[in-house]
Amino acid sequence: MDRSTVVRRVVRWYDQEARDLPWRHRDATPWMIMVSEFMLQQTPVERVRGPWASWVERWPTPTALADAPAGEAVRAWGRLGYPRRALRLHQAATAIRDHHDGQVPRGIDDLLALPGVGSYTAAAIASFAFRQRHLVLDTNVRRVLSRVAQGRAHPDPTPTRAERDLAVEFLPTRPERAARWAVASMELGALVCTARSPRCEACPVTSACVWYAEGRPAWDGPPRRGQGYDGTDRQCRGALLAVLRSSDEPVTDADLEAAWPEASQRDRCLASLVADGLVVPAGDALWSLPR
DNA sequence: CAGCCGTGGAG
DNA sequence: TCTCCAAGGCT
Repeated sequence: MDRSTVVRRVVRWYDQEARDLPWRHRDATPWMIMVSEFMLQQTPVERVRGPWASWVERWPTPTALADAPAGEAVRAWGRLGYPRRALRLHQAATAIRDHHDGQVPRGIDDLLALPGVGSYTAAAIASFAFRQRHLVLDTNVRRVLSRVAQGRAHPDPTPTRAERDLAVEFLPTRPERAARWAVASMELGALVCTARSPRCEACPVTSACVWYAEGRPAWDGPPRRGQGYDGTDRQCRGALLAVLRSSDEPVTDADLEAAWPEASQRDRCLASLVADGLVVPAGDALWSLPR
């Protein structure tokens, strides 16, 4: 089975099985799509729905967000995780307001220059919002291709040149078709060709899948790095920032001590939050979200 | 560039 | 319970 057949089958599958996600609606603006892409970085779809709806209602344009205090963006981020994304989204909105006439830029290089926009997110915005032809290589697409074309259960930790070359072979020539393939292959990875328990019986391309043909061999590459969380600085930062988010006024050192008793780690994490711009000093032993 | 950066749900 | 991992980006 050739690549164009794989593309055709996956796109047809998508037309029937795609989830109804608000940022995919016809009236979704590039900004709404951009917000969804920031929130979806390392965060599951079902957890993004609610915050996304609130966010785009409150800040329907990049300028609306840019005109708000950065701390409000951090507060509205809630418990989505990786709150630096909220800050970068605010910074990106500011850049769009100041340098792009308030409109999300169409050019891939302009997109890449925005804070928090890397190769994946730039390609995703250009593809989903502006229907351009780009390689949208997220973890889902990488897994689909590693199985279908390489017979491997998982892709390597970071994309290689060879992997990109392979992915380009699947990318249709016509931009609209390429955009459909991008979203469809991502959806297949999210719903069927999943990391944990793939549903091969529901897959439209098992007959083209090397991994399936070889009996779904287990991952034999380098051990996948676990993350760990308890007691880490990430947990500490999260606990401190949660205190900040829950208060409309500056919080005290005592408030932070209550949230994380261990002093040296608390101090280190508070300093890192300040360095990141997520927290700012607000007077003697007082701390607040940024203005 | 390997390590870091949150959080919560599923198996 | 514990492990895995979810539309990455940055340094």
